[in-house]
Amino acid sequence: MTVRVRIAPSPTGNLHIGTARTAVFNWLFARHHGGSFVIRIEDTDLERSRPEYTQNILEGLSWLGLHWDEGPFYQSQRMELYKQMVQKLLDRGLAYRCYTSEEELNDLRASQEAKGQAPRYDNRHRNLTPEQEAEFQAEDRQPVVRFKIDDSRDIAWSDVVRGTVTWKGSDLGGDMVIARRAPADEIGQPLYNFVVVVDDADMGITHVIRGEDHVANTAKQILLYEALQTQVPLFAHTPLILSPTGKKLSKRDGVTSISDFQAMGYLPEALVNYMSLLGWSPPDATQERFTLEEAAQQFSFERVNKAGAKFDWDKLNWLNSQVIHDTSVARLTDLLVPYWQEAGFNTGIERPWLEGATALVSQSLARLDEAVDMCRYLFD
RNA sequence: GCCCCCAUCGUCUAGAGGCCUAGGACACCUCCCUUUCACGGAGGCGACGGGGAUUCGAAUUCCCCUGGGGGUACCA
Repeated sequence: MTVRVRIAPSPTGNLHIGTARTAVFNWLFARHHGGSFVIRIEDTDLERSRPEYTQNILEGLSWLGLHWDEGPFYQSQRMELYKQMVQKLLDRGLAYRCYTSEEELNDLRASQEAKGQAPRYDNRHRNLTPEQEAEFQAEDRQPVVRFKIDDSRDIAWSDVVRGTVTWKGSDLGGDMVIARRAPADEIGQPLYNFVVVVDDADMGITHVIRGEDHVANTAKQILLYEALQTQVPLFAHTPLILSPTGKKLSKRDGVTSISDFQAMGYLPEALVNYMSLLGWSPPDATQERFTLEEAAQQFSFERVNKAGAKFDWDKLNWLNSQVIHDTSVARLTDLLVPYWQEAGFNTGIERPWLEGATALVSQSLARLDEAVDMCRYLFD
């Protein structure tokens, strides 16, 4: 089997370090097995997706050296395929239109919570008669499309990092919405959990490598693969990168996007090295500095942890300083000039002088941006 | 609340029954090098969450507790 993996970022923000780490693992795994790494932009949520974010994500991945073999594919351009597949499930009776209003859903949820029950859709419209449907339509109600989930089903898969994971169908929250509200004779915008399955199947993805925050989705998606009668891929759920306080890292934790790290003077080699070390270690665990290529040679999920890893600035800074100290004066000067320029220094001087300035501070630098203060007196 | 997962130094981790008086790295401390800062070098501090069970022997296996994380959308 030829390995085919993908990174599927959603352009609702800049390239996040968590997404980048997932990309690193996917890239490492693909390279190790001589497989393909494809990129797919998950922009089905038209309101939240922005082209500038797609740009930022693509640039960030390239800057890190995580080059892809295929794509980027855009889900927004594949809507027809998704709608056809929704129709197919509708035709086969595996999905149906649900006319329950948002108010009714909220009431349901509220009463369940009041009773201390887990919030879930009660499948009330699963078996509507044509007459009932006509009645709802006459009331001008617009339906969503729901995929039937068998409460009595037990779902299990052999996760490449976590081993056997099991899930009860009854813990999935009832029949799931796969297409948004739309007129009854149309099919609304297909949703994430559905399109991701259609795409991974259609693109022949063999290993779905993603963050642990997706495990519950996996159970739902396996049901969808079965309904779509396609091969279920292997799943590898990686541990999450946690904030220093131990929570899932989010934008609220300050610097989390790759472009921010870049602006702060971190080098891609250091960032990528650090991200690999969060949850994975090479066979010789005393080896902590390596390139992407070196890591790819040794990468395997057998050495990926199950527990989340807290982000540690000290270690990143150390790795970054090591990379900087090992960088040639010529390249380092190229990297430093933009910082000096931005600070308003006159960099139009002879190259040897600039390299001299670089050589003077290179061994003291942990981040590129520190060269501004360090060299200020030189340029005066 | 309910469901799932996880659990070794402050942090990232090695460890897959005896090789562990638990190894490495970052951080921290001390010393050396150095006209300063840094780099580099030599040391030091520092962990198997608790309780049972299995075993001649458990950080490593099993159970319970505790703790932590994730999920619970017509977001992805």
